[in-house]
Amino acid sequence: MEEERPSRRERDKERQRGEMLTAALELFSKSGYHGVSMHEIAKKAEFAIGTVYKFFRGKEHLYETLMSEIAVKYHAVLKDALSKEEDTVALVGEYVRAKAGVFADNASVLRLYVAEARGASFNPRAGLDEEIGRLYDDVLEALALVLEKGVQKKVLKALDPYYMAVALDGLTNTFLFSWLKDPERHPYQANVGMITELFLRGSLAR
Amino acid sequence: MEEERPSRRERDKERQRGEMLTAALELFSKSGYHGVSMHEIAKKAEFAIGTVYKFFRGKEHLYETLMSEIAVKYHAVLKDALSKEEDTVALVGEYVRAKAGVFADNASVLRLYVAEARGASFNPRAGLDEEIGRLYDDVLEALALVLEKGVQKKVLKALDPYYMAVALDGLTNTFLFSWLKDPERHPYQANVGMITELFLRGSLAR
Amino acid sequence: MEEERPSRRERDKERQRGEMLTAALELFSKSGYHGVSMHEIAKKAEFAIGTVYKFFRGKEHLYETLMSEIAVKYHAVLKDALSKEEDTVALVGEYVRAKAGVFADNASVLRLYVAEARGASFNPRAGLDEEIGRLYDDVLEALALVLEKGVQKKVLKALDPYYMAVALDGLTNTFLFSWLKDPERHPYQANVGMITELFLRGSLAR
Amino acid sequence: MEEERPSRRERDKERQRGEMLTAALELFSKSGYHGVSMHEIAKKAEFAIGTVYKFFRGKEHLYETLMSEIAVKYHAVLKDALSKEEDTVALVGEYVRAKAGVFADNASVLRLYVAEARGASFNPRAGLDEEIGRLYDDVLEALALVLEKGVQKKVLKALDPYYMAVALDGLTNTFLFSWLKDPERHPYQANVGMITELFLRGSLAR
DNA sequence: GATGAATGAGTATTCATTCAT
DNA sequence: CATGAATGAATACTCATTCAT
Repeated sequence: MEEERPSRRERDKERQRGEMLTAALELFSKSGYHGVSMHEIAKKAEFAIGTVYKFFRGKEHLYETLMSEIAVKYHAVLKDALSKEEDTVALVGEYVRAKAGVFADNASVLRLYVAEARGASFNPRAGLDEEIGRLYDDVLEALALVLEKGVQKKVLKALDPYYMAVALDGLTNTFLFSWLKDPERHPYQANVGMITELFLRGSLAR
Repeated sequence: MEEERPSRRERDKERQRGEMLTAALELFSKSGYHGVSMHEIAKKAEFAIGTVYKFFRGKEHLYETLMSEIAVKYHAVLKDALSKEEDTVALVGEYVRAKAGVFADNASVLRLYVAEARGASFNPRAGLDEEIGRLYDDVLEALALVLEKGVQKKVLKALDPYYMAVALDGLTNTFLFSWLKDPERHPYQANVGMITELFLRGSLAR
Repeated sequence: MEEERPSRRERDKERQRGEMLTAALELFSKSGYHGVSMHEIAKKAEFAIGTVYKFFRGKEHLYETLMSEIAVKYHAVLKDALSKEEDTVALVGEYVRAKAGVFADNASVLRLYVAEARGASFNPRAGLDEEIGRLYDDVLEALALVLEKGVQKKVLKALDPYYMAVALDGLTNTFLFSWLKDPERHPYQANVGMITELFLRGSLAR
Repeated sequence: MEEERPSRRERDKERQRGEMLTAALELFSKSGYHGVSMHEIAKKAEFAIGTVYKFFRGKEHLYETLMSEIAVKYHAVLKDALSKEEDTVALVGEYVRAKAGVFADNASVLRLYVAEARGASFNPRAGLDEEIGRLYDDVLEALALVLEKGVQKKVLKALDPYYMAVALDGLTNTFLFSWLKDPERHPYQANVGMITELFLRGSLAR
């Protein structure tokens, strides 16, 4: 009972913050960092401009917060997928499916996000790339570890596991973006199938 | 005589246009679309700002022109590589090497370019994506055609050639970006090797 | 008992008001009217911003109140000095010393204050000048009266006493500001000595 | 003939700059630094806001320029007055009259200026004070030099010439401000007379 | 009655674009 | 026909003030 009051305020604040981030996300993913003004964000979130500044130090901070939160969620999901107790091949499947799930859920965001992770960005602030880059690499390394075990178990070829991880990551990005861009031409099932098939077996007959 | 004068003027104009585009390219790839002002471009190109506007309708138009020209060059190189008279596996190698060449030559631009092609952009004008997308797809289809012949010749597995093309493209992008980002950690040879190895043979032992 | 409650509240209120004014004074004299925000004042005084607005109609009002109170104190001291029962020359000394005391005590404020009195200000509200001006003039007139008596007693020359008062006031301001600005170069004793010497005897040899 | 064209442009520019400074001066002296917006200045000067920024780096720079130019003019006049070949008493008269002239011409500015020189200011930028302070002191020292010669010639009492200069400066400021504030009550002649009378002869009868 | 979250008008500054010379 | 001076819309951010709790 006594506990509820502060909790309520906290929750209110959290909800407001969330509404702002949601509005910002929507606008940023449609028009990019420079294509959106703080007034637009405030208006879309239905707050006064000053209120937005109570929650975020500035446009940059708002943007960074957004990207950071997405990165954290994204990587939690993937790390989780990779930490299951399964054999190498199944784990690759888990990874691909988890990533597909993230893509499906966050479609609009991901362009923003991958752009950041890739550095193909207009960097509002350099530091951002780094943090996201670290998280991205962390998943890559977790993936590499999984693949390394596969190599040790002789399930996979004796290739550098980190490179294999990079390759798998690239393949999933490529296919999943294709899927998001044109779901008719690149249906989900076909994509996920292709990724694993190509990654694991390659293209060569034999 | 009569013919020369216009021709000379034409050539002068062309040269000026080129100087502007070169200046713009340099600036855009360093600072991104929004990080560069028309005045900076004019200054770097050593023209008056008004002159720049004689050649390009505006900043957007200048930017689009730039991206478009790059896309055209980029694809010419790749199409050329794919049109050689060689066997499938060698052509895959040609493609990968040609792309690596383009990456090496244009390092700074490519972030801009791939960002555009991928749509991870701040779209100054929607139309741009489309044109570049068409060119990009055109290469992909040429690549798919090469792979299809490989399938017919039973050199490659009976997988959808377009998907294989997408995969190969994704793999090259991924590895070549890694290489550009951190050439020490991801040396060229290792990358090119991995791309073909993984694409053709896959990761599975056996 | 009955009487005490309101009295207590009154006193509480008075204390709070004082704390606000003290905080405001400190901040204003350091950073000037525009360099201080109401939030800063509230924070320094350890009240909620709303509470400050219960006591003062707004920033202007708070500022005016502050200046007004200082002016009242300032003039009380000077009037007091001038009301002593001494001869003219001694009273001039009293005046100079009293003013020096005020300067020493309020150093930081006085820039604010004299700026106001002189009108060299950014007038948050015009009315302020007037009130302070009246108080200032009141002292000047009291001083003039003292000097007038000196004229009558033939201790002073037959010059307009009001002008002499203005002159004395100007001299004290000038010297005391010099002193405040650079106490090493313009030590107190030298200053006070110079003021009386120059005012009373002039510069001319003979 | 050939020389005129650039000269014309130069003059145009100079005129525009002057119009901006004039507008700014008028507004600043009425409402103070913080009471005036760049838009107001632009509007009053009948230029677009951007044009103002072509001439001045920003509000601060505009303000500083203004103050600096005034200070330079002001001091030129006074130094000039003090450099005449006359006897000490006449030079004191020159100084007072020159200063009165400056006050009369620049009435509106001087509040701003003296406020700056005195430090009773809201310092947009600290450096400003210093430059103006230096110029101010320079005049004071020139005046002190004049007075020192008077001392050597035994025309003046053996008091510290710098202090005498400070006193004379203070007296002129005081009286001339009084005059500006209320010319009826403090007519020019009476003021100028009082300054010299009091400064030179003092108040004491005999 | 105190609080401080929310408000939104106001400000300095930038920069794409135009057009008189 | 090139020029670059002039333009002014747009933008991030601040802060005095209000009012629901």
